[in-house]
Amino acid sequence: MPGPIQSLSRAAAILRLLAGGERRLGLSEVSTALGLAKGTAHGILRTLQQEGFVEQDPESGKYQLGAELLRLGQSYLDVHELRARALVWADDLARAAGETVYLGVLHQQGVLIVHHVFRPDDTRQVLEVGSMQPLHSTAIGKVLVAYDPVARGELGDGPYESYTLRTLTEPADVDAECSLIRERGWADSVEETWEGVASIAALIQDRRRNPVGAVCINGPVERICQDGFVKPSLVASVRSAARAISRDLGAGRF
Amino acid sequence: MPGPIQSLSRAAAILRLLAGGERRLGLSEVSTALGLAKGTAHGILRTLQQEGFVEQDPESGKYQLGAELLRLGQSYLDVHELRARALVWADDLARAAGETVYLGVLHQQGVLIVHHVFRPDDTRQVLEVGSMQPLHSTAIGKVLVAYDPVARGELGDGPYESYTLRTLTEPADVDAECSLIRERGWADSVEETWEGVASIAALIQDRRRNPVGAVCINGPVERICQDGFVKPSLVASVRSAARAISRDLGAGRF
DNA sequence: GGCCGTCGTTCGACAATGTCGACCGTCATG
DNA sequence: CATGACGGTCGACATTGTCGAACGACGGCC
Repeated sequence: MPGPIQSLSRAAAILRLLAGGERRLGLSEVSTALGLAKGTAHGILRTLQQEGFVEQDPESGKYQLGAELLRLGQSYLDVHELRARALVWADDLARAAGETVYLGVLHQQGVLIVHHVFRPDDTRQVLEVGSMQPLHSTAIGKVLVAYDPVARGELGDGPYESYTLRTLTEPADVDAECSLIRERGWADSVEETWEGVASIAALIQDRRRNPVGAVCINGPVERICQDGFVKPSLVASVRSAARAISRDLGAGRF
Repeated sequence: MPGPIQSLSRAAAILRLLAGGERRLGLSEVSTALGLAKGTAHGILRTLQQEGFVEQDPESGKYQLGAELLRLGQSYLDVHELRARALVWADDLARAAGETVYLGVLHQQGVLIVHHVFRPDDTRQVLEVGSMQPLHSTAIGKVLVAYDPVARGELGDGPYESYTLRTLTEPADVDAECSLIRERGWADSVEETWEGVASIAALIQDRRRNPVGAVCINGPVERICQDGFVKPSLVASVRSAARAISRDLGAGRF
Protein backbone atom coordinates (compact mmCIF):
# COMPACT_ATOMS: atom_id res chain seq x y z
CA MET A 1 0.00 0.00 0.00
CA PRO A 2 2.56 2.57 -1.00
CA GLY A 3 0.54 5.71 -0.64
CA PRO A 4 -0.32 7.93 2.26
CA ILE A 5 -3.46 7.32 4.26
CA GLN A 6 -5.90 9.91 3.10
CA SER A 7 -7.59 10.73 6.36
CA LEU A 8 -4.26 11.06 8.13
CA SER A 9 -2.83 13.44 5.58
CA ARG A 10 -5.95 15.50 5.83
CA ALA A 11 -5.76 15.55 9.59
CA ALA A 12 -2.16 16.71 9.37
CA ALA A 13 -3.17 19.44 6.96
CA ILE A 14 -5.84 20.60 9.38
CA LEU A 15 -3.35 20.73 12.22
CA ARG A 16 -0.94 22.75 10.13
CA LEU A 17 -3.73 25.05 9.09
CA LEU A 18 -4.68 25.63 12.70
CA ALA A 19 -1.03 26.20 13.58
CA GLY A 20 -0.67 28.74 10.81
CA GLY A 21 -3.57 31.04 11.42
CA GLU A 22 -3.00 32.93 14.62
CA ARG A 23 -6.62 32.90 15.61
CA ARG A 24 -9.11 30.08 16.03
CA LEU A 25 -10.79 28.71 12.91
CA GLY A 26 -14.38 27.64 12.40
CA LEU A 27 -15.47 24.39 10.83
CA SER A 28 -16.50 26.07 7.59
CA GLU A 29 -13.22 27.92 7.31
CA VAL A 30 -11.33 24.68 7.70
CA SER A 31 -13.43 22.75 5.20
CA THR A 32 -13.31 25.41 2.50
CA ALA A 33 -9.61 26.10 3.04
CA LEU A 34 -8.79 22.47 2.38
CA GLY A 35 -11.55 21.77 -0.11
CA LEU A 36 -13.27 19.18 2.04
CA ALA A 37 -16.92 18.49 2.62
CA LYS A 38 -18.09 19.92 5.91
CA GLY A 39 -19.04 16.52 7.20
CA THR A 40 -15.61 15.14 6.43
CA ALA A 41 -13.79 17.97 8.11
CA HIS A 42 -16.08 17.65 11.08
CA GLY A 43 -15.36 13.97 11.48
CA ILE A 44 -11.62 14.56 11.45
CA LEU A 45 -11.87 17.48 13.84
CA ARG A 46 -14.04 15.49 16.22
CA THR A 47 -11.52 12.69 16.32
CA LEU A 48 -8.61 15.08 16.77
CA GLN A 49 -10.54 16.69 19.58
CA GLN A 50 -11.15 13.38 21.35
CA GLU A 51 -7.45 12.66 21.12
CA GLY A 52 -6.55 16.06 22.55
CA PHE A 53 -4.82 17.36 19.44
CA VAL A 54 -7.50 19.98 18.93
CA GLU A 55 -9.65 21.95 21.32
CA GLN A 56 -12.94 23.63 20.65
CA ASP A 57 -13.95 26.93 22.16
CA PRO A 58 -17.31 26.03 23.73
CA GLU A 59 -19.01 29.32 23.03
CA SER A 60 -17.81 30.16 19.55
CA GLY A 61 -17.49 26.57 18.36
CA LYS A 62 -14.18 27.43 16.74
CA TYR A 63 -11.20 25.13 16.80
CA GLN A 64 -7.60 25.56 17.90
CA LEU A 65 -4.65 23.30 18.58
CA GLY A 66 -4.81 21.11 21.68
CA ALA A 67 -2.64 20.50 24.66
CA GLU A 68 -1.65 16.99 23.66
CA LEU A 69 0.58 18.48 20.99
CA LEU A 70 2.55 20.34 23.61
CA ARG A 71 3.02 17.18 25.58
CA LEU A 72 4.13 15.19 22.53
CA GLY A 73 6.46 17.99 21.47
CA GLN A 74 8.10 17.79 24.85
CA SER A 75 8.44 14.03 24.46
CA TYR A 76 10.15 14.62 21.16
CA LEU A 77 12.74 16.72 22.94
CA ASP A 78 13.21 14.06 25.58
CA VAL A 79 14.13 11.43 23.02
CA HIS A 80 16.22 13.74 20.85
CA GLU A 81 19.73 12.36 21.06
CA LEU A 82 21.52 15.36 19.61
CA ARG A 83 19.82 17.63 22.09
CA ALA A 84 20.55 15.40 25.04
CA ARG A 85 24.24 15.24 24.22
CA ALA A 86 24.45 18.95 23.48
CA LEU A 87 22.78 20.23 26.64
CA VAL A 88 25.87 20.56 28.77
CA TRP A 89 28.10 21.82 25.96
CA ALA A 90 25.60 24.46 25.00
CA ASP A 91 25.50 25.59 28.59
CA ASP A 92 29.25 25.88 28.75
CA LEU A 93 29.34 27.75 25.47
CA ALA A 94 26.77 30.25 26.68
CA ARG A 95 28.74 30.83 29.84
CA ALA A 96 32.06 31.15 28.06
CA ALA A 97 30.78 33.47 25.37
CA GLY A 98 28.32 35.31 27.57
CA GLU A 99 25.72 35.11 24.83
CA THR A 100 22.57 33.29 23.84
CA VAL A 101 23.11 29.84 22.37
CA TYR A 102 20.83 28.08 19.89
CA LEU A 103 20.87 24.51 18.75
CA GLY A 104 19.07 23.92 15.47
CA VAL A 105 18.26 21.13 13.04
CA LEU A 106 16.94 21.07 9.51
CA HIS A 107 13.18 20.69 9.38
CA GLN A 108 11.28 21.13 6.14
CA GLN A 109 12.39 24.44 4.61
CA GLY A 110 13.81 25.95 7.75
CA VAL A 111 15.81 25.62 10.91
CA LEU A 112 13.98 24.21 13.89
CA ILE A 113 15.37 25.40 17.22
CA VAL A 114 15.58 22.41 19.56
CA HIS A 115 17.53 24.01 22.37
CA HIS A 116 18.02 27.53 23.63
CA VAL A 117 20.28 28.69 26.41
CA PHE A 118 19.50 32.14 27.67
CA ARG A 119 22.22 34.72 27.80
CA PRO A 120 23.70 34.19 31.26
CA ASP A 121 23.37 37.68 32.69
CA ASP A 122 20.21 38.77 31.05
CA THR A 123 16.57 38.33 31.86
CA ARG A 124 13.18 38.56 30.19
CA GLN A 125 13.94 36.55 27.08
CA VAL A 126 11.52 34.53 25.04
CA LEU A 127 12.21 30.86 24.66
CA GLU A 128 12.65 30.02 21.01
CA VAL A 129 12.53 26.24 21.27
CA GLY A 130 10.10 24.89 18.72
CA SER A 131 10.19 27.93 16.48
CA MET A 132 11.47 28.04 12.93
CA GLN A 133 14.11 30.28 11.39
CA PRO A 134 15.03 30.81 7.74
CA LEU A 135 17.74 28.76 6.07
CA HIS A 136 19.32 31.43 3.91
CA SER A 137 19.82 34.25 6.39
CA THR A 138 20.82 32.68 9.70
CA ALA A 139 24.18 31.31 10.68
CA ILE A 140 22.77 27.91 11.57
CA GLY A 141 20.78 27.80 8.37
CA LYS A 142 23.76 28.62 6.19
CA VAL A 143 25.90 26.02 7.88
CA LEU A 144 23.28 23.40 7.15
CA VAL A 145 22.91 24.52 3.55
CA ALA A 146 26.67 24.44 3.13
CA TYR A 147 27.11 20.90 4.40
CA ASP A 148 23.77 19.14 3.93
CA PRO A 149 22.65 18.55 0.35
CA VAL A 150 19.13 17.97 1.61
CA ALA A 151 19.09 21.43 3.15
CA ARG A 152 20.41 22.93 -0.07
CA GLY A 153 17.61 21.16 -1.88
CA GLU A 154 14.96 22.46 0.49
CA LEU A 155 16.26 25.97 -0.01
CA GLY A 156 15.24 25.93 -3.65
CA ASP A 157 16.36 28.52 -6.16
CA GLY A 158 15.08 31.82 -4.80
CA PRO A 159 14.94 34.66 -4.84
CA TYR A 160 14.71 34.39 -1.12
CA GLU A 161 12.84 36.63 1.24
CA SER A 162 14.71 39.72 2.36
CA TYR A 163 14.62 40.72 6.01
CA THR A 164 17.29 43.42 6.10
CA LEU A 165 19.54 45.18 3.64
CA ARG A 166 22.19 42.53 4.21
CA THR A 167 20.04 39.49 3.53
CA LEU A 168 21.32 37.34 0.68
CA THR A 169 18.40 36.83 -1.68
CA GLU A 170 20.09 35.27 -4.71
CA PRO A 171 21.00 31.58 -4.92
CA ALA A 172 24.38 32.44 -6.44
CA ASP A 173 25.28 34.62 -3.48
CA VAL A 174 24.21 32.00 -1.00
CA ASP A 175 26.13 29.26 -2.81
CA ALA A 176 29.25 31.41 -2.91
CA GLU A 177 28.90 32.08 0.79
CA CYS A 178 28.51 28.36 1.39
CA SER A 179 31.77 27.62 -0.41
CA LEU A 180 33.45 30.04 1.94
CA ILE A 181 31.74 28.41 4.91
CA ARG A 182 32.97 24.97 3.88
CA GLU A 183 36.47 26.32 3.41
CA ARG A 184 36.83 27.93 6.79
CA GLY A 185 34.51 25.64 8.71
CA TRP A 186 32.07 28.09 10.23
CA ALA A 187 29.35 30.54 9.27
CA ASP A 188 28.30 33.95 10.45
CA SER A 189 25.28 36.09 9.91
CA VAL A 190 25.62 39.76 10.69
CA GLU A 191 22.30 41.59 10.53
CA GLU A 192 21.05 39.32 7.75
CA THR A 193 17.86 38.39 9.58
CA TRP A 194 17.42 40.92 12.36
CA GLU A 195 18.86 44.40 12.56
CA GLY A 196 21.54 44.66 15.19
CA VAL A 197 21.87 40.92 15.71
CA ALA A 198 24.87 38.83 14.73
CA SER A 199 25.56 35.15 15.15
CA ILE A 200 28.24 32.54 14.57
CA ALA A 201 27.50 28.89 13.87
CA ALA A 202 29.35 25.63 13.35
CA LEU A 203 28.31 22.20 12.14
CA ILE A 204 27.53 19.17 14.26
CA GLN A 205 28.08 15.73 12.72
CA ASP A 206 27.17 12.28 13.86
CA ARG A 207 29.54 9.35 14.05
CA ARG A 208 29.38 8.83 10.31
CA ARG A 209 30.11 12.46 9.52
CA ASN A 210 26.57 13.17 8.48
CA PRO A 211 25.45 16.70 9.26
CA VAL A 212 22.74 16.52 11.92
CA GLY A 213 22.48 20.10 13.13
CA ALA A 214 24.38 23.18 14.13
CA VAL A 215 25.08 25.27 17.17
CA CYS A 216 25.36 29.04 17.24
CA ILE A 217 25.81 31.98 19.52
CA ASN A 218 23.64 34.98 19.02
CA GLY A 219 23.99 38.52 20.28
CA PRO A 220 24.09 42.21 19.52
CA VAL A 221 26.49 43.20 16.75
CA GLU A 222 28.54 45.33 19.11
CA ARG A 223 29.44 42.39 21.26
CA ILE A 224 29.85 39.77 18.56
CA CYS A 225 31.83 41.87 16.10
CA GLN A 226 34.92 43.99 16.19
CA ASP A 227 36.11 46.25 13.36
CA GLY A 228 33.42 44.86 11.12
CA PHE A 229 34.33 41.21 11.62
CA VAL A 230 33.15 38.63 14.10
CA LYS A 231 35.58 38.14 16.97
CA PRO A 232 37.93 35.19 16.35
CA SER A 233 37.75 34.16 19.98
CA LEU A 234 34.01 33.65 19.72
CA VAL A 235 34.46 31.68 16.50
CA ALA A 236 36.89 29.42 18.30
CA SER A 237 34.45 28.87 21.15
CA VAL A 238 31.62 27.93 18.85
CA ARG A 239 33.76 25.59 16.78
CA SER A 240 35.13 23.82 19.79
CA ALA A 241 31.64 23.39 21.19
CA ALA A 242 30.46 21.93 17.89
CA ARG A 243 33.41 19.55 17.83
CA ALA A 244 32.73 18.50 21.39
CA ILE A 245 29.10 17.71 20.63
CA SER A 246 30.06 15.81 17.49
CA ARG A 247 32.57 13.79 19.43
CA ASP A 248 29.94 13.09 22.05
CA LEU A 249 27.56 11.83 19.39
CA GLY A 250 30.23 9.61 17.93
CA ALA A 251 30.92 8.05 21.26
CA GLY A 252 27.27 7.50 21.88
CA ARG A 253 27.26 4.27 20.04
CA PHE A 254 28.76 2.19 22.80
CA MET B 1 -21.05 9.99 11.60
CA PRO B 2 -20.78 10.16 15.36
CA GLY B 3 -17.79 7.98 15.93
CA PRO B 4 -14.09 8.53 15.80
CA ILE B 5 -12.17 7.92 12.61
CA GLN B 6 -10.43 4.63 13.12
CA SER B 7 -7.18 5.36 11.36
CA LEU B 8 -6.83 8.66 13.17
CA SER B 9 -7.37 7.15 16.59
CA ARG B 10 -4.83 4.51 15.77
CA ALA B 11 -2.34 7.09 14.62
CA ALA B 12 -2.84 9.00 17.86
CA ALA B 13 -2.31 5.81 19.81
CA ILE B 14 0.94 5.20 17.95
CA LEU B 15 2.15 8.71 18.71
CA ARG B 16 1.34 8.29 22.37
CA LEU B 17 3.09 4.96 22.40
CA LEU B 18 6.19 6.49 20.88
CA ALA B 19 6.01 9.33 23.38
CA GLY B 20 5.76 6.91 26.26
CA GLY B 21 8.66 4.59 25.64
CA GLU B 22 11.91 6.41 26.18
CA ARG B 23 13.66 4.66 23.35
CA ARG B 24 12.83 4.21 19.70
CA LEU B 25 10.35 1.52 18.78
CA GLY B 26 10.42 -0.90 15.87
CA LEU B 27 7.50 -1.59 13.59
CA SER B 28 6.82 -4.97 15.11
CA GLU B 29 6.83 -3.58 18.62
CA VAL B 30 4.31 -0.96 17.61
CA SER B 31 2.02 -3.35 15.82
CA THR B 32 1.97 -5.95 18.56
CA ALA B 33 1.61 -3.34 21.31
CA LEU B 34 -1.54 -2.00 19.69
CA GLY B 35 -2.79 -5.27 18.26
CA LEU B 36 -2.55 -4.13 14.66
CA ALA B 37 -1.47 -5.99 11.58
CA LYS B 38 2.06 -5.10 10.60
CA GLY B 39 0.92 -3.78 7.27
CA THR B 40 -1.61 -1.50 8.90
CA ALA B 41 0.83 -0.08 11.38
CA HIS B 42 3.32 0.43 8.61
CA GLY B 43 0.87 2.40 6.53
CA ILE B 44 0.08 4.70 9.41
CA LEU B 45 3.71 5.14 10.31
CA ARG B 46 4.66 5.88 6.74
CA THR B 47 2.04 8.60 6.53
CA LEU B 48 3.04 10.06 9.88
CA GLN B 49 6.61 10.08 8.67
CA GLN B 50 5.75 11.93 5.48
CA GLU B 51 3.95 14.53 7.55
CA GLY B 52 6.90 14.93 9.90
CA PHE B 53 5.17 13.60 12.99
CA VAL B 54 7.44 10.59 13.10
CA GLU B 55 11.04 10.03 12.12
CA GLN B 56 12.74 6.81 11.25
CA ASP B 57 16.30 6.03 12.19
CA PRO B 58 17.80 5.10 8.83
CA GLU B 59 20.10 2.39 10.12
CA SER B 60 17.97 0.63 12.67
CA GLY B 61 14.65 1.26 10.96
CA LYS B 62 13.10 2.13 14.29
CA TYR B 63 10.66 4.96 14.76
CA GLN B 64 10.54 7.95 17.07
CA LEU B 65 8.55 11.15 17.30
CA GLY B 66 9.17 13.81 14.68
CA ALA B 67 10.10 17.45 14.72
CA GLU B 68 6.76 18.65 13.42
CA LEU B 69 5.27 17.86 16.81
CA LEU B 70 7.65 20.27 18.46
CA ARG B 71 6.68 22.97 16.02
CA LEU B 72 2.96 22.40 16.50
CA GLY B 73 3.38 22.30 20.26
CA GLN B 74 5.02 25.68 20.08
CA SER B 75 2.13 26.95 17.97
CA TYR B 76 -0.23 25.73 20.63
CA LEU B 77 1.56 27.89 23.14
CA ASP B 78 1.41 30.86 20.82
CA VAL B 79 -2.35 30.69 20.57
CA HIS B 80 -2.91 29.88 24.23
CA GLU B 81 -4.80 32.85 25.61
CA LEU B 82 -4.33 32.05 29.28
CA ARG B 83 -0.61 31.75 28.81
CA ALA B 84 -0.34 34.96 26.83
CA ARG B 85 -2.14 36.96 29.47
CA ALA B 86 -0.29 35.31 32.32
CA LEU B 87 3.24 35.81 30.99
CA VAL B 88 3.92 39.16 32.57
CA TRP B 89 2.14 38.39 35.84
CA ALA B 90 4.05 35.16 36.24
CA ASP B 91 7.25 37.04 35.72
CA ASP B 92 6.36 39.58 38.38
CA LEU B 93 5.37 36.84 40.77
CA ALA B 94 8.65 35.04 40.30
CA ARG B 95 10.54 38.24 40.93
CA ALA B 96 8.49 39.19 43.97
CA ALA B 97 8.63 35.75 45.56
CA GLY B 98 12.12 34.92 44.40
CA GLU B 99 10.97 31.45 43.43
CA THR B 100 10.11 29.32 40.44
CA VAL B 101 6.64 29.91 39.00
CA TYR B 102 4.53 27.37 37.14
CA LEU B 103 1.36 27.89 35.19
CA GLY B 104 -0.67 24.73 34.68
CA VAL B 105 -3.91 23.57 33.13
CA LEU B 106 -5.92 20.38 33.39
CA HIS B 107 -5.06 17.91 30.67
CA GLN B 108 -6.35 14.36 30.78
CA GLN B 109 -5.53 12.94 34.21
CA GLY B 110 -2.85 15.43 35.10
CA VAL B 111 -1.58 18.97 35.17
CA LEU B 112 0.07 20.19 32.00
CA ILE B 113 2.66 22.90 32.61
CA VAL B 114 2.19 25.61 30.00
CA HIS B 115 4.54 28.21 31.41
CA HIS B 116 7.56 28.15 33.64
CA VAL B 117 9.52 31.09 35.00
CA PHE B 118 12.91 30.18 36.35
CA ARG B 119 13.85 31.19 39.83
CA PRO B 120 15.35 34.64 39.31
CA ASP B 121 18.76 34.14 40.90
CA ASP B 122 19.39 30.55 40.04
CA THR B 123 20.79 28.82 37.03
CA ARG B 124 20.89 25.37 35.49
CA GLN B 125 17.21 24.55 35.72
CA VAL B 126 15.25 22.28 33.43
CA LEU B 127 12.34 23.77 31.59
CA GLU B 128 9.16 21.97 32.56
CA VAL B 129 6.87 23.38 29.89
CA GLY B 130 5.03 20.54 28.22
CA SER B 131 5.49 18.08 31.04
CA MET B 132 2.76 16.57 33.17
CA GLN B 133 2.38 16.54 36.93
CA PRO B 134 -0.02 14.56 39.13
CA LEU B 135 -3.37 15.99 40.15
CA HIS B 136 -3.57 14.71 43.70
CA SER B 137 -0.18 15.69 45.05
CA THR B 138 0.71 19.08 43.58
CA ALA B 139 -0.62 22.46 44.61
CA ILE B 140 -1.82 23.28 41.11
CA GLY B 141 -3.44 19.89 40.78
CA LYS B 142 -5.31 20.15 44.05
CA VAL B 143 -6.56 23.61 43.19
CA LEU B 144 -7.97 22.28 39.96
CA VAL B 145 -9.54 19.27 41.65
CA ALA B 146 -11.09 21.54 44.26
CA TYR B 147 -12.71 23.91 41.78
CA ASP B 148 -13.13 21.97 38.55
CA PRO B 149 -15.59 19.08 38.61
CA VAL B 150 -14.01 17.74 35.45
CA ALA B 151 -10.65 17.54 37.19
CA ARG B 152 -12.26 15.78 40.14
CA GLY B 153 -13.76 13.33 37.69
CA GLU B 154 -10.44 12.68 35.99
CA LEU B 155 -8.87 12.00 39.36
CA GLY B 156 -11.04 8.94 39.88
CA ASP B 157 -11.34 7.15 43.17
CA GLY B 158 -7.85 6.02 44.05
CA PRO B 159 -5.96 4.93 45.85
CA TYR B 160 -3.53 7.31 44.27
CA GLU B 161 0.14 6.82 43.71
CA SER B 162 2.35 7.73 46.63
CA TYR B 163 5.51 9.73 46.01
CA THR B 164 6.51 10.64 49.55
CA LEU B 165 5.29 9.92 53.06
CA ARG B 166 3.07 13.00 52.89
CA THR B 167 1.29 12.16 49.66
CA LEU B 168 -2.48 11.90 50.06
CA THR B 169 -3.45 8.59 48.54
CA GLU B 170 -7.08 8.25 49.68
CA PRO B 171 -9.97 10.01 47.90
CA ALA B 172 -11.51 10.98 51.23
CA ASP B 173 -8.35 12.77 52.29
CA VAL B 174 -8.07 14.59 49.00
CA ASP B 175 -11.71 15.63 49.09
CA ALA B 176 -11.35 16.91 52.65
CA GLU B 177 -8.29 18.86 51.60
CA CYS B 178 -10.24 20.28 48.68
CA SER B 179 -12.98 21.56 50.97
CA LEU B 180 -10.33 23.39 52.92
CA ILE B 181 -8.86 24.74 49.70
CA ARG B 182 -12.22 26.07 48.60
CA GLU B 183 -12.75 27.67 51.99
CA ARG B 184 -9.51 29.57 52.15
CA GLY B 185 -9.02 30.05 48.44
CA TRP B 186 -5.58 28.56 47.94
CA ALA B 187 -3.72 25.26 48.03
CA ASP B 188 -0.34 24.15 49.19
CA SER B 189 1.69 21.04 48.78
CA VAL B 190 4.55 20.51 51.18
CA GLU B 191 6.69 17.55 50.21
CA GLU B 192 3.71 15.65 48.81
CA THR B 193 5.35 15.05 45.43
CA TRP B 194 9.04 15.70 45.88
CA GLU B 195 11.04 15.57 49.09
CA GLY B 196 12.13 19.01 50.16
CA VAL B 197 9.92 20.87 47.74
CA ALA B 198 6.88 22.96 48.69
CA SER B 199 4.50 24.99 46.58
CA ILE B 200 1.52 27.29 46.86
CA ALA B 201 -1.13 27.62 44.16
CA ALA B 202 -4.24 29.64 43.43
CA LEU B 203 -7.01 29.34 40.87
CA ILE B 204 -7.33 31.26 37.63
CA GLN B 205 -10.83 31.79 36.24
CA ASP B 206 -12.05 33.13 32.95
CA ARG B 207 -14.61 35.87 32.53
CA ARG B 208 -17.45 33.50 33.36
CA ARG B 209 -15.79 32.22 36.50
CA ASN B 210 -14.92 28.90 34.94
CA PRO B 211 -11.68 27.44 36.26
CA VAL B 212 -9.14 27.45 33.44
CA GLY B 213 -5.87 26.80 35.23
CA ALA B 214 -3.75 27.68 38.21
CA VAL B 215 -0.53 29.41 39.05
CA CYS B 216 1.93 28.34 41.71
CA ILE B 217 5.28 29.11 43.21
CA ASN B 218 7.63 26.30 43.88
CA GLY B 219 10.71 26.12 46.02
CA PRO B 220 12.62 24.42 48.82
CA VAL B 221 10.65 23.88 52.01
CA GLU B 222 13.02 26.05 54.00
CA ARG B 223 12.22 29.10 51.93
CA ILE B 224 8.51 28.48 51.38
CA CYS B 225 7.60 27.46 54.92
CA GLN B 226 8.11 28.85 58.37
CA ASP B 227 7.32 27.03 61.60
CA GLY B 228 5.74 24.22 59.65
CA PHE B 229 3.36 26.41 57.66
CA VAL B 230 3.70 28.15 54.32
CA LYS B 231 4.54 31.82 54.66
CA PRO B 232 1.42 34.03 54.51
CA SER B 233 3.24 36.65 52.49
CA LEU B 234 3.90 34.14 49.71
CA VAL B 235 0.28 33.02 49.78
CA ALA B 236 -0.78 36.61 49.33
CA SER B 237 1.57 37.05 46.37
CA VAL B 238 0.28 33.96 44.62
CA ARG B 239 -3.35 34.84 45.20
CA SER B 240 -2.93 38.36 43.93
CA ALA B 241 -1.15 37.09 40.83
CA ALA B 242 -3.99 34.63 40.19
CA ARG B 243 -6.54 37.38 40.61
CA ALA B 244 -4.61 39.64 38.26
CA ILE B 245 -4.49 36.98 35.56
CA SER B 246 -8.19 36.22 36.00
CA ARG B 247 -9.02 39.90 35.69
CA ASP B 248 -6.88 40.09 32.59
CA LEU B 249 -8.76 37.16 31.06
CA GLY B 250 -12.07 38.76 31.86
CA ALA B 251 -11.08 41.93 30.11
CA GLY B 252 -9.88 40.00 27.11
CA ARG B 253 -13.27 39.96 25.53
CA PHE B 254 -13.11 43.49 24.20
C1' DG C 1 29.70 -20.67 6.12
C1' DG C 2 25.06 -21.92 5.89
C1' DC C 3 20.85 -21.79 8.38
C1' DC C 4 17.18 -19.78 10.80
C1' DG C 5 14.67 -16.12 12.93
C1' DT C 6 13.37 -11.51 12.74
C1' DC C 7 13.17 -7.29 10.87
C1' DG C 8 10.86 -3.65 7.74
C1' DT C 9 8.36 -3.59 3.65
C1' DT C 10 5.15 -4.77 -0.29
C1' DC C 11 1.12 -6.75 -2.37
C1' DG C 12 -3.69 -7.90 -3.56
C1' DA C 13 -8.46 -9.01 -2.18
C1' DC C 14 -12.12 -7.84 0.65
C1' DA C 15 -15.42 -5.23 3.11
C1' DA C 16 -15.28 -2.10 6.54
C1' DT C 17 -14.61 2.49 6.54
C1' DG C 18 -14.40 7.27 5.63
C1' DT C 19 -16.41 10.43 2.35
C1' DC C 20 -19.85 13.14 0.28
C1' DG C 21 -23.88 16.19 -0.07
C1' DA C 22 -28.24 17.07 1.66
C1' DC C 23 -30.59 18.12 5.79
C1' DC C 24 -31.52 19.91 10.68
C1' DG C 25 -31.65 23.18 14.57
C1' DT C 26 -29.75 27.45 16.25
C1' DC C 27 -28.00 31.90 16.40
C1' DA C 28 -27.02 36.48 14.83
C1' DT C 29 -28.32 39.72 11.34
C1' DG C 30 -30.75 42.69 8.30
C1' DC D 1 -39.88 38.22 10.93
C1' DA D 2 -37.31 36.26 7.28
C1' DT D 3 -32.70 35.26 5.93
C1' DG D 4 -28.27 33.43 5.89
C1' DA D 5 -24.43 31.34 7.99
C1' DC D 6 -22.98 28.49 11.39
C1' DG D 7 -21.87 23.81 13.63
C1' DG D 8 -23.53 19.33 13.64
C1' DT D 9 -26.01 14.92 11.92
C1' DC D 10 -27.55 11.33 8.77
C1' DG D 11 -27.56 7.68 5.30
C1' DA D 12 -26.03 5.77 0.83
C1' DC D 13 -22.15 4.84 -1.83
C1' DA D 14 -17.67 3.26 -3.24
C1' DT D 15 -13.46 4.67 -2.06
C1' DT D 16 -10.20 3.54 1.21
C1' DG D 17 -7.91 1.48 4.83
C1' DT D 18 -7.29 -3.09 6.68
C1' DC D 19 -5.72 -7.66 6.95
C1' DG D 20 -2.65 -11.72 6.34
C1' DA D 21 0.58 -13.76 3.53
C1' DA D 22 4.71 -13.34 1.14
C1' DC D 23 9.29 -10.99 0.00
C1' DG D 24 14.12 -9.62 0.50
C1' DA D 25 17.66 -8.24 3.69
C1' DC D 26 20.08 -8.38 7.71
C1' DG D 27 22.27 -10.46 11.81
C1' DG D 28 23.18 -14.03 15.09
C1' DC D 29 23.87 -18.86 16.10
C1' DC D 30 25.22 -23.30 15.62
